[in-house]
Amino acid sequence: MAVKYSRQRQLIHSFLMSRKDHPTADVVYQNVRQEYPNISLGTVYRNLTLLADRGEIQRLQVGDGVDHFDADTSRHCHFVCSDCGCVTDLQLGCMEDMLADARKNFDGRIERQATYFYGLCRDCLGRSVDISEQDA
Amino acid sequence: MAVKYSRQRQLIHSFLMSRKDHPTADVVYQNVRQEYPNISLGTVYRNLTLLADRGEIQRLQVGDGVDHFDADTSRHCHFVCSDCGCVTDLQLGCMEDMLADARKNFDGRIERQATYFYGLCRDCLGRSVDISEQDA
DNA sequence: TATAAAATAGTAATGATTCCTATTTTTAAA
DNA sequence: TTTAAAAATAGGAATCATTACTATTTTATA
Repeated sequence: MAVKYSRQRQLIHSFLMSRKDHPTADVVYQNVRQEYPNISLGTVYRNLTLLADRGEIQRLQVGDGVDHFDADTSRHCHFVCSDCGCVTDLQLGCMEDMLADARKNFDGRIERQATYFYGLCRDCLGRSVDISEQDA
Repeated sequence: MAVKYSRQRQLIHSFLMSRKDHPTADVVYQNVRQEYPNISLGTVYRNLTLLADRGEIQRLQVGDGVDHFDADTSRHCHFVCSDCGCVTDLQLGCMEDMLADARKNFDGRIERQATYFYGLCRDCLGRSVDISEQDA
Protein backbone atom coordinates (compact mmCIF):
# COMPACT_ATOMS: atom_id res chain seq x y z
CA MET A 1 0.00 0.00 0.00
CA ALA A 2 1.53 3.27 -1.13
CA VAL A 3 1.23 5.89 1.58
CA LYS A 4 -0.37 9.12 0.45
CA TYR A 5 0.27 12.40 2.14
CA SER A 6 -2.52 13.77 4.29
CA ARG A 7 -2.63 17.02 6.19
CA GLN A 8 -4.09 15.20 9.18
CA ARG A 9 -1.20 12.76 9.39
CA GLN A 10 1.34 15.53 9.05
CA LEU A 11 -0.30 17.50 11.86
CA ILE A 12 -0.41 14.46 14.13
CA HIS A 13 3.23 13.65 13.51
CA SER A 14 4.48 17.22 13.97
CA PHE A 15 2.41 17.68 17.13
CA LEU A 16 3.95 14.54 18.55
CA MET A 17 7.44 15.73 17.67
CA SER A 18 6.79 18.99 19.53
CA ARG A 19 6.14 17.16 22.80
CA LYS A 20 8.37 15.30 25.18
CA ASP A 21 5.62 14.03 27.49
CA HIS A 22 4.44 11.05 25.40
CA PRO A 23 0.78 11.97 24.98
CA THR A 24 -2.10 9.55 24.52
CA ALA A 25 -4.22 9.36 21.36
CA ASP A 26 -6.90 11.46 23.00
CA VAL A 27 -4.43 14.20 23.98
CA VAL A 28 -3.15 14.25 20.41
CA TYR A 29 -6.74 14.52 19.21
CA GLN A 30 -7.65 17.37 21.58
CA ASN A 31 -4.59 19.34 20.50
CA VAL A 32 -4.62 18.75 16.76
CA ARG A 33 -8.30 19.68 16.83
CA GLN A 34 -7.34 23.22 17.84
CA GLU A 35 -5.80 23.65 14.44
CA TYR A 36 -7.93 21.27 12.43
CA PRO A 37 -11.35 21.23 14.10
CA ASN A 38 -13.12 18.45 12.26
CA ILE A 39 -10.44 15.79 12.43
CA SER A 40 -11.89 12.62 13.89
CA LEU A 41 -10.58 10.54 16.75
CA GLY A 42 -10.55 7.49 14.48
CA THR A 43 -8.17 9.28 12.12
CA VAL A 44 -5.85 10.03 15.01
CA TYR A 45 -5.83 6.40 16.08
CA ARG A 46 -5.37 5.13 12.53
CA ASN A 47 -2.45 7.45 11.85
CA LEU A 48 -0.71 6.81 15.16
CA THR A 49 -0.94 3.09 14.40
CA LEU A 50 0.30 3.61 10.84
CA LEU A 51 3.25 5.73 11.99
CA ALA A 52 4.13 3.21 14.69
CA ASP A 53 3.94 0.30 12.21
CA ARG A 54 6.27 2.17 9.88
CA GLY A 55 8.68 2.80 12.74
CA GLU A 56 8.34 6.58 12.57
CA ILE A 57 7.06 6.79 16.16
CA GLN A 58 6.99 4.47 19.17
CA ARG A 59 3.93 3.15 20.95
CA LEU A 60 4.41 2.94 24.74
CA GLN A 61 2.34 0.66 26.93
CA VAL A 62 3.23 1.90 30.34
CA GLY A 63 0.51 0.04 32.18
CA ASP A 64 -2.11 2.70 32.81
CA GLY A 65 -4.52 1.17 30.33
CA VAL A 66 -3.97 3.83 27.68
CA ASP A 67 -1.39 3.81 24.92
CA HIS A 68 1.15 6.63 24.86
CA PHE A 69 3.15 7.75 21.83
CA ASP A 70 6.72 8.94 21.46
CA ALA A 71 8.15 10.63 18.38
CA ASP A 72 11.66 9.73 19.54
CA THR A 73 12.42 6.30 18.10
CA SER A 74 15.90 6.02 19.54
CA ARG A 75 16.55 3.28 22.07
CA HIS A 76 15.73 4.64 25.53
CA CYS A 77 13.80 3.79 28.69
CA HIS A 78 10.83 5.47 30.33
CA PHE A 79 9.89 6.41 33.84
CA VAL A 80 6.24 6.38 34.89
CA CYS A 81 5.07 8.15 38.03
CA SER A 82 2.73 5.97 40.07
CA ASP A 83 1.08 9.08 41.48
CA CYS A 84 0.53 11.62 38.70
CA GLY A 85 1.02 9.21 35.80
CA CYS A 86 3.56 11.38 33.96
CA VAL A 87 5.88 9.59 31.56
CA THR A 88 9.44 10.82 31.05
CA ASP A 89 12.49 9.70 29.12
CA LEU A 90 15.36 8.00 30.86
CA GLN A 91 18.59 7.45 28.98
CA LEU A 92 20.76 4.69 30.40
CA GLY A 93 24.19 3.59 29.34
CA CYS A 94 23.62 -0.07 30.06
CA MET A 95 20.86 -0.74 27.53
CA GLU A 96 23.13 -2.28 24.92
CA ASP A 97 24.68 -4.54 27.54
CA MET A 98 21.26 -5.66 28.60
CA LEU A 99 20.16 -6.51 25.08
CA ALA A 100 23.40 -8.42 24.51
CA ASP A 101 22.92 -10.25 27.82
CA ALA A 102 19.36 -11.17 26.88
CA ARG A 103 20.38 -12.46 23.46
CA LYS A 104 23.03 -14.61 25.05
CA ASN A 105 20.53 -16.12 27.46
CA PHE A 106 17.62 -16.69 25.09
CA ASP A 107 16.99 -19.35 22.50
CA GLY A 108 15.15 -17.41 19.80
CA ARG A 109 15.44 -13.99 18.18
CA ILE A 110 15.23 -10.83 20.26
CA GLU A 111 14.47 -7.73 18.24
CA ARG A 112 13.32 -5.09 20.62
CA GLN A 113 13.32 -4.14 24.29
CA ALA A 114 10.99 -2.02 26.38
CA THR A 115 11.95 -0.97 29.88
CA TYR A 116 9.73 0.99 32.24
CA PHE A 117 10.66 2.25 35.68
CA TYR A 118 7.97 3.07 38.22
CA GLY A 119 8.04 5.23 41.32
CA LEU A 120 7.46 8.86 42.25
CA CYS A 121 8.59 11.75 40.08
CA ARG A 122 10.39 14.68 41.69
CA ASP A 123 7.20 16.76 42.11
CA CYS A 124 5.10 13.97 43.61
CA LEU A 125 7.98 12.94 45.87
CA GLY A 126 8.11 16.51 47.17
CA ARG A 127 4.37 16.53 47.81
CA SER A 128 4.50 13.22 49.68
CA VAL A 129 7.27 14.55 51.92
CA ASP A 130 5.13 17.62 52.69
CA ILE A 131 2.22 15.38 53.67
CA SER A 132 4.29 13.17 55.95
CA GLU A 133 5.65 16.30 57.65
CA GLN A 134 2.09 17.52 58.15
CA ASP A 135 1.10 14.20 59.74
CA ALA A 136 4.07 14.31 62.10
CA MET B 1 -9.77 -4.25 55.30
CA ALA B 2 -8.98 -7.62 56.81
CA VAL B 3 -8.65 -10.26 54.10
CA LYS B 4 -10.82 -13.32 54.54
CA TYR B 5 -9.98 -16.68 53.10
CA SER B 6 -12.07 -17.82 50.16
CA ARG B 7 -11.86 -21.04 48.25
CA GLN B 8 -12.07 -19.12 44.99
CA ARG B 9 -9.02 -17.01 45.80
CA GLN B 10 -7.06 -20.03 46.89
CA LEU B 11 -7.87 -21.87 43.67
CA ILE B 12 -6.90 -18.85 41.56
CA HIS B 13 -3.61 -18.44 43.36
CA SER B 14 -2.67 -22.10 43.27
CA PHE B 15 -3.60 -22.40 39.60
CA LEU B 16 -1.34 -19.45 38.83
CA MET B 17 1.50 -20.99 40.82
CA SER B 18 1.18 -24.19 38.78
CA ARG B 19 1.83 -22.35 35.52
CA LYS B 20 4.92 -20.78 34.06
CA ASP B 21 3.25 -19.26 31.00
CA HIS B 22 1.75 -16.14 32.60
CA PRO B 23 -1.91 -16.68 31.79
CA THR B 24 -4.51 -13.97 31.32
CA ALA B 25 -7.54 -13.51 33.59
CA ASP B 26 -9.72 -15.34 31.11
CA VAL B 27 -7.35 -18.32 30.94
CA VAL B 28 -7.36 -18.45 34.75
CA TYR B 29 -11.16 -18.33 34.66
CA GLN B 30 -11.50 -21.12 32.07
CA ASN B 31 -9.19 -23.36 34.07
CA VAL B 32 -10.42 -22.72 37.59
CA ARG B 33 -13.94 -23.26 36.27
CA GLN B 34 -13.07 -26.91 35.57
CA GLU B 35 -12.78 -27.46 39.29
CA TYR B 36 -15.22 -24.83 40.54
CA PRO B 37 -17.86 -24.46 37.82
CA ASN B 38 -19.84 -21.48 39.01
CA ILE B 39 -17.00 -19.13 39.81
CA SER B 40 -17.55 -15.84 38.02
CA LEU B 41 -15.16 -13.94 35.79
CA GLY B 42 -15.56 -10.88 38.00
CA THR B 43 -14.31 -12.87 40.97
CA VAL B 44 -11.24 -13.91 39.01
CA TYR B 45 -10.50 -10.30 38.08
CA ARG B 46 -11.14 -9.03 41.61
CA ASN B 47 -8.85 -11.62 43.17
CA LEU B 48 -6.06 -11.22 40.65
CA THR B 49 -6.15 -7.50 41.37
CA LEU B 50 -6.22 -8.08 45.11
CA LEU B 51 -3.30 -10.51 44.99
CA ALA B 52 -1.31 -8.14 42.79
CA ASP B 53 -2.03 -5.20 45.11
CA ARG B 54 -0.80 -7.26 48.05
CA GLY B 55 2.35 -8.19 46.16
CA GLU B 56 1.59 -11.90 46.11
CA ILE B 57 1.55 -12.04 42.31
CA GLN B 58 2.73 -9.78 39.49
CA ARG B 59 0.60 -8.17 36.81
CA LEU B 60 2.31 -8.07 33.41
CA GLN B 61 1.35 -5.64 30.70
CA VAL B 62 3.22 -7.03 27.76
CA GLY B 63 1.48 -4.90 25.17
CA ASP B 64 -1.02 -7.27 23.63
CA GLY B 65 -3.96 -5.47 25.18
CA VAL B 66 -4.61 -8.14 27.82
CA ASP B 67 -3.12 -8.34 31.27
CA HIS B 68 -1.07 -11.40 32.13
CA PHE B 69 -0.32 -12.68 35.62
CA ASP B 70 2.78 -14.23 37.14
CA ALA B 71 2.93 -16.00 40.50
CA ASP B 72 6.70 -15.49 40.60
CA THR B 73 7.27 -12.14 42.27
CA SER B 74 11.05 -12.24 42.09
CA ARG B 75 12.78 -9.63 39.97
CA HIS B 76 13.03 -10.95 36.43
CA CYS B 77 12.36 -9.96 32.81
CA HIS B 78 9.96 -11.35 30.25
CA PHE B 79 10.15 -12.25 26.60
CA VAL B 80 7.08 -11.87 24.39
CA CYS B 81 6.86 -13.56 21.01
CA SER B 82 5.56 -11.17 18.36
CA ASP B 83 4.18 -14.09 16.41
CA CYS B 84 2.48 -16.54 18.80
CA GLY B 85 2.21 -14.14 21.75
CA CYS B 86 3.74 -16.53 24.26
CA VAL B 87 5.31 -14.95 27.35
CA THR B 88 8.35 -16.54 29.00
CA ASP B 89 10.68 -15.70 31.86
CA LEU B 90 14.14 -14.34 31.21
CA GLN B 91 16.58 -14.08 34.07
CA LEU B 92 19.37 -11.57 33.51
CA GLY B 93 22.34 -10.81 35.67
CA CYS B 94 22.42 -7.12 34.88
CA MET B 95 19.06 -6.15 36.35
CA GLU B 96 20.47 -4.81 39.61
CA ASP B 97 23.03 -2.75 37.69
CA MET B 98 20.30 -1.30 35.57
CA LEU B 99 18.17 -0.29 38.55
CA ALA B 100 21.21 1.31 40.18
CA ASP B 101 22.07 3.11 36.95
CA ALA B 102 18.49 4.40 36.64
CA ARG B 103 18.44 5.63 40.24
CA LYS B 104 21.68 7.47 39.66
CA ASN B 105 20.29 9.20 36.56
CA PHE B 106 16.84 10.10 37.85
CA ASP B 107 15.64 12.85 40.11
CA GLY B 108 12.82 11.16 42.01
CA ARG B 109 12.20 7.76 43.58
CA ILE B 110 12.38 4.60 41.49
CA GLU B 111 10.70 1.63 43.09
CA ARG B 112 10.12 -0.92 40.41
CA GLN B 113 11.26 -1.93 36.97
CA ALA B 114 9.55 -3.84 34.16
CA THR B 115 11.51 -5.04 31.15
CA TYR B 116 10.04 -6.81 28.17
CA PHE B 117 11.93 -8.22 25.21
CA TYR B 118 10.17 -8.81 21.91
CA GLY B 119 11.05 -11.01 18.98
CA LEU B 120 10.44 -14.57 17.84
CA CYS B 121 10.47 -17.53 20.20
CA ARG B 122 12.39 -20.63 19.23
CA ASP B 123 9.36 -22.39 17.72
CA CYS B 124 8.18 -19.42 15.67
CA LEU B 125 11.73 -18.73 14.51
CA GLY B 126 11.90 -22.33 13.28
CA ARG B 127 8.62 -21.97 11.43
CA SER B 128 9.69 -18.71 9.77
CA VAL B 129 12.91 -20.37 8.56
CA ASP B 130 10.84 -23.19 7.05
CA ILE B 131 8.69 -20.69 5.17
CA SER B 132 11.61 -18.73 3.77
CA GLU B 133 13.14 -22.01 2.57
CA GLN B 134 9.86 -22.86 0.84
CA ASP B 135 9.86 -19.49 -0.94
CA ALA B 136 13.44 -19.93 -2.13
C1' DT C 1 -8.63 16.37 -16.68
C1' DA C 2 -9.68 11.46 -15.47
C1' DT C 3 -9.09 7.77 -12.60
C1' DA C 4 -7.80 4.57 -9.11
C1' DA C 5 -5.89 4.16 -4.67
C1' DA C 6 -5.75 5.91 -0.20
C1' DA C 7 -7.56 8.55 3.46
C1' DT C 8 -11.17 10.72 6.00
C1' DA C 9 -15.34 11.72 9.16
C1' DG C 10 -18.62 9.94 11.72
C1' DT C 11 -20.57 6.34 13.86
C1' DA C 12 -21.21 1.56 15.35
C1' DA C 13 -19.08 -2.43 17.29
C1' DT C 14 -15.75 -4.84 20.17
C1' DG C 15 -13.77 -6.55 24.15
C1' DA C 16 -11.15 -6.32 28.43
C1' DT C 17 -12.01 -4.74 32.75
C1' DT C 18 -14.58 -2.59 36.50
C1' DC C 19 -18.75 -1.57 38.97
C1' DC C 20 -23.09 -2.71 41.26
C1' DT C 21 -26.09 -5.25 44.40
C1' DA C 22 -28.54 -8.85 46.54
C1' DT C 23 -26.98 -13.02 48.57
C1' DT C 24 -23.64 -16.12 50.69
C1' DT C 25 -19.46 -17.18 53.22
C1' DT C 26 -16.02 -16.41 56.58
C1' DT C 27 -14.35 -15.32 61.01
C1' DA C 28 -14.25 -14.13 65.64
C1' DA C 29 -16.71 -13.40 69.77
C1' DA C 30 -20.49 -14.47 72.96
C1' DT D 1 -22.43 -23.86 68.97
C1' DT D 2 -25.05 -19.82 67.77
C1' DT D 3 -24.63 -14.96 66.28
C1' DA D 4 -23.42 -11.00 63.89
C1' DA D 5 -20.51 -8.06 61.32
C1' DA D 6 -17.25 -7.87 57.70
C1' DA D 7 -15.76 -9.64 53.51
C1' DA D 8 -16.52 -12.06 49.36
C1' DT D 9 -19.31 -13.88 45.70
C1' DA D 10 -22.26 -14.51 41.31
C1' DG D 11 -24.21 -12.48 37.69
C1' DG D 12 -25.08 -8.90 35.03
C1' DA D 13 -24.71 -3.99 33.68
C1' DA D 14 -21.64 -0.26 32.68
C1' DT D 15 -17.29 1.81 31.12
C1' DC D 16 -14.01 3.16 28.01
C1' DA D 17 -10.02 2.66 24.88
C1' DT D 18 -9.61 1.08 20.53
C1' DT D 19 -10.94 -0.87 16.06
C1' DA D 20 -14.14 -1.66 12.24
C1' DC D 21 -17.34 -0.05 8.83
C1' DT D 22 -18.90 2.83 5.00
C1' DA D 23 -20.08 6.57 2.17
C1' DT D 24 -17.54 10.48 0.76
C1' DT D 25 -13.39 13.18 -0.15
C1' DT D 26 -8.55 13.75 -1.15
C1' DT D 27 -4.25 12.56 -3.24
C1' DA D 28 -1.27 11.39 -6.89
C1' DT D 29 -0.47 9.73 -11.38
C1' DA D 30 -1.15 8.93 -16.32
